Amino acid sequence: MTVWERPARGARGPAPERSRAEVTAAAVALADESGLAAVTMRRVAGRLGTGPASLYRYVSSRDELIDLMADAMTGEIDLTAPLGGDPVEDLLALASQARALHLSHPWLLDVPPERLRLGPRGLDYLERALTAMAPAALPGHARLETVALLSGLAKLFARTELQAAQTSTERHAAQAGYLARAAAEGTRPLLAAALAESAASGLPEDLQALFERTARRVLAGLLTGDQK
Amino acid sequence: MTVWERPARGARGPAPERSRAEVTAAAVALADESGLAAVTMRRVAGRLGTGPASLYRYVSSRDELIDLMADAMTGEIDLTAPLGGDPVEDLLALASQARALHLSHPWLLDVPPERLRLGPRGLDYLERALTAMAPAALPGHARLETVALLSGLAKLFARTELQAAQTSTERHAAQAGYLARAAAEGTRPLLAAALAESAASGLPEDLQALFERTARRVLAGLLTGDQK
DNA sequence: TAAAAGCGCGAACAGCGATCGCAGTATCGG
DNA sequence: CCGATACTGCGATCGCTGTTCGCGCTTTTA
Repeated sequence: MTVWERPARGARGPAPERSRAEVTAAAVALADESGLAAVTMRRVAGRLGTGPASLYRYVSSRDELIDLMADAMTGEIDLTAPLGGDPVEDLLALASQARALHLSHPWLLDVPPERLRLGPRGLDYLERALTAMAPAALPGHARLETVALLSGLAKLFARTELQAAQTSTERHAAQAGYLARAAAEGTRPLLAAALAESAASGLPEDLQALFERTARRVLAGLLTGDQK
Repeated sequence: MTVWERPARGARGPAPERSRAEVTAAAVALADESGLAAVTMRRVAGRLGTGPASLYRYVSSRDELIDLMADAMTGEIDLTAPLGGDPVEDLLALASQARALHLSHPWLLDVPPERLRLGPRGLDYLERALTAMAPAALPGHARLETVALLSGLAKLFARTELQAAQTSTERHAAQAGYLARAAAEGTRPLLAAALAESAASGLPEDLQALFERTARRVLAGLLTGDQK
């Protein structure tokens, strides 16, 4: 049984001293401060002033806690703004919010996407995307795939953006060094050229704008072509 | 210093009893059989008939071992076939291979893509993609982003395909049940419709074909439009 | 009012990645 | 040719992880 259907508390015993929301909030705070790896049962419990074992009254595993965290973040996306009617633009607005969400909570990128982990807020997000897509003539599965693709795109851009932004950790510096040395080696001339050109132009433009332009093109391609 | 530049063995002492390639092969075999989580230092060592501590002579951390594994798999991609000259088709051929690779080694999807982890074979792959893209008129950073996007697309399709294929684990069944119940609830009508339609049509078509069609459209959109 | 169920949580377990230090061995500098 | 040096294999061990068990207590049910 999933967290979403399991009742928050039993009918019999004393009232729980905390709530799932509180536990989730503590975990999210921890992740915002120190990354997803810092979200250990012990640390979350410590922040709540209790022992690790107590958390298992609220959550059946760490994975489930992460599900709660992710769904809580999805809930931060605004689904109330009126739709314009153009599927491309409406979907783009949604995807931009998703990208912004990942930028402000980078640990979301570390949540393994393995088996789909949709909670109620995730489903609302999905429904909203389907609503925006309603005017387009597409088979059902294509609609779902479009949403998945768009989410992937938002994550991808958020990831590259965060990579560029972060002042280099130990590891990152080593990797960059190797990349530079490998490019300068002579083989792989096109890679060297692309890196050089990329470095020369710096961060040439607004990344949000770049994301929007790319997403618009991708969406246009996906929504217009009925077949072929 | 990265694995790729660190010498495989010191100049002084006795010859190592194993090689990086052997260690990597053992780890890959383990991952193929039982998933990435089964790749623990102890288990890899066990398979090699040695102790966990010995592995650290070949690899400085588990993460590094995973880097080796991923790059070894990338090396399985054939980069020797002649290019046709059409960037879209040539890139598509490359991406199809990447997708197939993820299908035959599903644990690749569990490798966290966090900080870029390109080894020599990964760089060769990248160079090949840039070669295929050479005819297109694009700024350097756009070329790199296109490759990243294409890789993400291949992973995305591989993931959904594997999800559909796997006979439900405990967790997967629970999730599916919740999804069905949440859709049947009345709110979220479009989600219900999309799921129903999707279930009705089963797996309607060749997923490879679907991937190719989608990738072609995305690539066409990315490579042709110079600006706007 | 007795039974049943739920709660908080101290203690403990198995498994993990990684480190330390030592005995043995191959190479280098003189 | 011979220390000195640097490297290898690896048993023992550390600190940390997610998770379980069981007990005392509290609340609800019958």
